[in-house]
Formats: sequence, C-alpha cells, structure tokens
Amino acid sequence: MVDKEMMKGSIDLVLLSLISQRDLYGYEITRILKHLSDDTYEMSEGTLYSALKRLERKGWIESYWYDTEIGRRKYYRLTEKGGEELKRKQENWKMVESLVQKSSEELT
Amino acid sequence: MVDKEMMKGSIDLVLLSLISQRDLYGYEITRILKHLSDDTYEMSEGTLYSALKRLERKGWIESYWYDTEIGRRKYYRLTEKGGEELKRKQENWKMVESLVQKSSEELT
DNA sequence: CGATGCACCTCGTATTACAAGGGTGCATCG
DNA sequence: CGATGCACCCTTGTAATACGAGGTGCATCG
Repeated sequence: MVDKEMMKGSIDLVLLSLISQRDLYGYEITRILKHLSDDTYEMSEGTLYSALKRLERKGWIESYWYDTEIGRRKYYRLTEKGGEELKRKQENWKMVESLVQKSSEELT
Repeated sequence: MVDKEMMKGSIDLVLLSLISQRDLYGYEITRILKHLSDDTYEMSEGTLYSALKRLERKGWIESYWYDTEIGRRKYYRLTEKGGEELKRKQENWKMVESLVQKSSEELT
C-alpha cells in the first residue's frame, strides 16, 4: 500500500503521542495505526515490539500486565521523562516539517 | 542546537526536494539547509555525501563536474526516476504527517 | 479439525546517520 | 613567508533502526 519504510524516523514520536493519550497495549497500537491511516499502513509487529522495548529502555514508557478473561495484555503508560521527550520530539518534528516544506518552495 | 538525529528518515526527501528546484553542489546544500533552518541545523558532511552517493546509486540524481575560477564543484541534478521518487516520498510524507497529527489528537 | 484472530515475543540483516577523520587549493592576515 | 580559515570533496567505522520471518498460546468459528 504505502512505502513499508514510511515511518522511518517518526515511529518513536507517533508511539509516544499515542501512549500519551491513554495507556495502550501492543496489538491495540497496530490496530489504531491501521485505522488512523485508513488501512494503508500496518506496522509490522517486529518493528512495534522492538520500538516499545527501546522506549521502555530509555525510560520514556513503563509497562504493566493486565489480565482479562480472554488473556493477558501488556499495557504501556507514558512516564514523566517520556512526556518531556515527546515535547522535544514534537518541536523537532515541526522543524523538519518546515524544512521539508521550504525545501520544495524557496531556494535563496 | 536541535536534535542531531533530527532529520532521520527525511534526509532523502529534503535532498530530492532541493535538487528538484535547481542543480546544486554538496557544500551549497549544507549552506542552504543551515539558512532554511535559521542556523539551527547543520548537516554533517559525512551524512550529506553518503546520502548523495546513495541517491545517485539509486538513480534518483546524477552528478557532473563543473569548473569555476575558484575551483571544481560537483553538481547534482534530479533524474526522471528521481522525480517520480520525489513524488512518492511527498505523498508518503503527507501520510506520516497526518499520522503524527492524528496520533496527538484523536484515539478511537 | 483447521483456520483465523488476538496477543506476545526473538533473531538476523540491511540500511541509515553520524562523527571523526583525511585531502586539496585558494585567499588573506600578520 | 607561514599560518589560518574557508570552500570543497571524500572514506571509514559504528550504533541504532526497521524490517521480515519465525515462534508461542489460547479462543472461537465453521
């Protein structure tokens, strides 16, 4: 559908954004992304879980197990540090956004 | 200044955008990016030249030498294939843009 | 029973972006 | 004249990234 490497470089930002809104579990995240992209993008689980691990290792998210009748789920929640990082990444994103835009507009 | 890894994933798009407007040489590109970012971002030359090599290897840009009184410069120009790739990457970018936005807004 | 969906995970690999280095030649300054 | 700085190009090594392919277990549906 779309470029498989579409999200390269933006995965952490997107994940932190999503988790900042409410606690989510892995599989749920893939469903949300699929939905938000109108079924054009499906994040591979290999990508997702290693990204979540990375975010946790860096202290930006924390996880906890939650058992439902239909099985166990590992939920992730944003930490304070993760909130700060999200802010940084958002500003960063704005910068890149403006560069991408300018690079296709003006050339001084 | 900004995150050193700021451009991760967007370098190719930015470079193709810039070169699509007019032929450019390497050093000039670093100057333009610095200017467009209001001096907050300076692409390391290692990054730039290996990116240019990559783009050339993929057939998206072509290079030619040009001699001025003050020395030789290696200019890069967009190929037809590069034009198509640029278009693809731009659509891709819009997708990611919308995901980044949505991920910090709604959660269905 | 087999397939499908939910839910998690690991491993190996190619690619990427970077820093750190190296090189040339010209101009300017002391 | 020598040093410094700028303009310009390049290579190498490394850490991190994103991915596909594979694996587990359970429940449900046909």
